[in-house]
Amino acid sequence: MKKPRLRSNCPVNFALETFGDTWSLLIIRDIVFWGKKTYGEFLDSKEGIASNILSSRLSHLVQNGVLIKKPDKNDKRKSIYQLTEKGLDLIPMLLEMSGWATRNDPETTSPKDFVEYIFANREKMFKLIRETVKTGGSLFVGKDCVVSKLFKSSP
Amino acid sequence: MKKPRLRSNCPVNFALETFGDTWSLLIIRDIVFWGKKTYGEFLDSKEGIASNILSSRLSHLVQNGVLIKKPDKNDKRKSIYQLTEKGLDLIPMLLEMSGWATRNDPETTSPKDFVEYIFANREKMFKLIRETVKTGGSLFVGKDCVVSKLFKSSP
DNA sequence: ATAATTCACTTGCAATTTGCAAGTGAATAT
DNA sequence: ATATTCACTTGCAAATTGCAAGTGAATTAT
Repeated sequence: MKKPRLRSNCPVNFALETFGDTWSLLIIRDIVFWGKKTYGEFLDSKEGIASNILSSRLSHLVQNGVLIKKPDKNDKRKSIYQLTEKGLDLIPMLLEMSGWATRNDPETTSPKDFVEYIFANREKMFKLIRETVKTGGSLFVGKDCVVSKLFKSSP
Repeated sequence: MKKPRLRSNCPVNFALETFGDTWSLLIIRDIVFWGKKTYGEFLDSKEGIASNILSSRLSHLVQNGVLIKKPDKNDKRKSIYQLTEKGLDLIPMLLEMSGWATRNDPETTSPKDFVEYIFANREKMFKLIRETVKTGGSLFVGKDCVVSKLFKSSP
């Protein structure tokens, strides 16, 4: 999916060359929204990415500094993929994209009220989401996910 | 570039199916940043899109309600492509993408200070950019472009 | 201890998509 | 009238994608 030559130094083009294929943003979505971390979890995505394509996209994202790959302490067969700072910086764009689609796709499965809540409290929420993902959490899944933090009452 | 079947109803996937190929966002960038409007102008982009691909991307964007195509009053050979409301709604995402790349691409040609100025005055600037593009202007080019409005002194 | 399973990939190949080069026909300029 | 411009289309080669079937190391089950 990547061109050997650099097409231009335009920022939009740089972004497209880094993650502008059909699958990379879905991988990043799986991390941010669903807390996925391993090859097998990404392979399971609803959209059905092929295993060879997943492999090539993951290594491209690692090579471009969006993801880091670390060995899993508990299972030596696995690796953990996480967003770098550069990758975490993509969250606002990913959320804008999701916001746009949530507003414009009549068939969306996206929780409209929650999305609008996020944008209504943009600064605070974006920060919370970034910190959550940075420490291994996600927007929707897991004990310490953003949704839990917001809506579950404190002990 | 579009798949016949819908891969999922996830908002990120919806966005990717609408404009997630290698060229669509460059077309939208050419409109927002550089005020391009016609087939020939898009064909001229620095990245060198092939004429058949441009043709297919333009019709896909029109079909998906991101662009409208109108006849040029002065030259019947030409058509004018413009962003619809749905297309104008993409500006925040495009700007986040540009911001990310401007901060992360060491070789960027993007004006860093101006980009940061935009984000420092986000609400006001996004509104100004949207209104400017909506009325046929652009960020950088043309008498009434955003840059002129900001930095040229009033008469 | 051995065997079966899981996991993260890789390989081979067919099908789709892309990209180049060369048209085409209508509208405008000379 | 003729040439040129404009927005495409067509034909084909090259690259990319996607499916199905491996592969080998690590883990689990027996």
